[in-house]
Amino acid sequence: MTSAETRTERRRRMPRADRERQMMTIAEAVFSERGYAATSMDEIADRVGVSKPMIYEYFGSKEGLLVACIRQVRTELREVTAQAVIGARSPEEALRNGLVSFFRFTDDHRRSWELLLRTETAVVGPAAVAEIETARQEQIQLHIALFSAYMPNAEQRSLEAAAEILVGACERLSVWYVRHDDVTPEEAAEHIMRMTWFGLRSELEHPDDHGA
Amino acid sequence: MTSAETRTERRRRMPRADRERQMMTIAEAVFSERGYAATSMDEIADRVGVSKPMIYEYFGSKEGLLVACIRQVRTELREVTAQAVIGARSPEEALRNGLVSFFRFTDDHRRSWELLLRTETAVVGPAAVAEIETARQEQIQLHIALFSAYMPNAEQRSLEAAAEILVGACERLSVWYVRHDDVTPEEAAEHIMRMTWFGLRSELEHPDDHGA
DNA sequence: ATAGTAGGTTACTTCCAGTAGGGAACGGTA
DNA sequence: TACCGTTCCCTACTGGAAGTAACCTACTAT
Repeated sequence: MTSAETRTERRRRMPRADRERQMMTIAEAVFSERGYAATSMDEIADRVGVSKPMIYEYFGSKEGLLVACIRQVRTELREVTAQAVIGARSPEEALRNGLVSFFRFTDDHRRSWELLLRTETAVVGPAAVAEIETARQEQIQLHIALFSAYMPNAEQRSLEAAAEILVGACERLSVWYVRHDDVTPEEAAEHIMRMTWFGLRSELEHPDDHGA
Repeated sequence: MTSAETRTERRRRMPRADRERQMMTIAEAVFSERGYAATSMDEIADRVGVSKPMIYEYFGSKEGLLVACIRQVRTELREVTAQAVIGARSPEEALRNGLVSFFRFTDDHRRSWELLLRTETAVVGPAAVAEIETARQEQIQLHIALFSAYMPNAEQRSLEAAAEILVGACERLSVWYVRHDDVTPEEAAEHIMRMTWFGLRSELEHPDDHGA
């Protein structure tokens, strides 16, 4: 088992597209488990079973790799939420459907979602920040489209502010949500609805006004 | 001007407390202008006019320096907002006062605030993340205390969720806010009030119900 | 004047992102 | 089958920045 070993253990060549997917999967896992800063490219290369320059060949830089991971999550999230709101019969229903699908998404893709949540802006450089900001903007645009369909008289600025608030609320509640295993996506969505749709005022005035 | 130079240009010794403040001030500026990751300790040392080991002597690590900066902002913010809500005569007033003071704070300490906003979690390591999370928790506790005073029958979990939502909303709206120079703190606070106090529903039903 | 301490420095080590400069397997063509 | 270009892949390096060891110097109190 001297030379046979090296020959049989030889790592297989792989088409670029496959290798890229594999790299992204592993990178996502390692980044979100150990943290971006604490992860070295050598480690990812090791786990992939390939040498470091390959990753640079395909993704250009460490940040490039991160951006690719984020972009994938972002795209999925956009499609899921956009799907969820179509066909709703009222603004309330549209909002609730969107929220439920959002929290379901964070459940189903917990690891990817944490990567996105935890990958904020200071350390990574402009590209990754921009990528996350794009994810938010996509959600914001979705909300604005939603709101303006039902509130055609509202000022543009108010719509923007409302959308930003909603996105911030979701982002933050999702952090709380992943810490509470016994909360369902529907319940999480309901918390947001109570606050942003019915308003805190209604809690004081008639604590059981809204459904469930 | 051979030896005279080195003698007269000699940098002054400074008591530790003063030097620490100076280092933090400069670090805060450099971090927030160039970004944490892109800033080298040598550069900060240069600007301070001191050698790198001094910073390590006082703050232990690059992250330690960052944490010190964040902690200061956090403390100020806590005091400002806590002050703002005392003496309010209704929950609505308390909430609005807190919000206005928050947005005023982001105006007055724009650079520090951006550092805190932009210093999220991926790259920096656990200590800095914890520090920022503490800042959020302080605001969350303040909100919970506020809510529970007026809504004694609500479930603890709902209070928590409401507080998280509010903090997320503020955090996100502050990003939007710093991009819009012509928005006042009062207007920003009002956007949050509309959403979280009156609720979106009220915008649809009677678009001009609430004040201004 | 002098010993002790607080404030300060130079010159290093280590670690990691990123790169130069190849090599080997595969597909097509003759 | 032998050739050739392309795609996939490697070893071995460079450079820069975090962090440290070891030493120095100005001030302070007695």
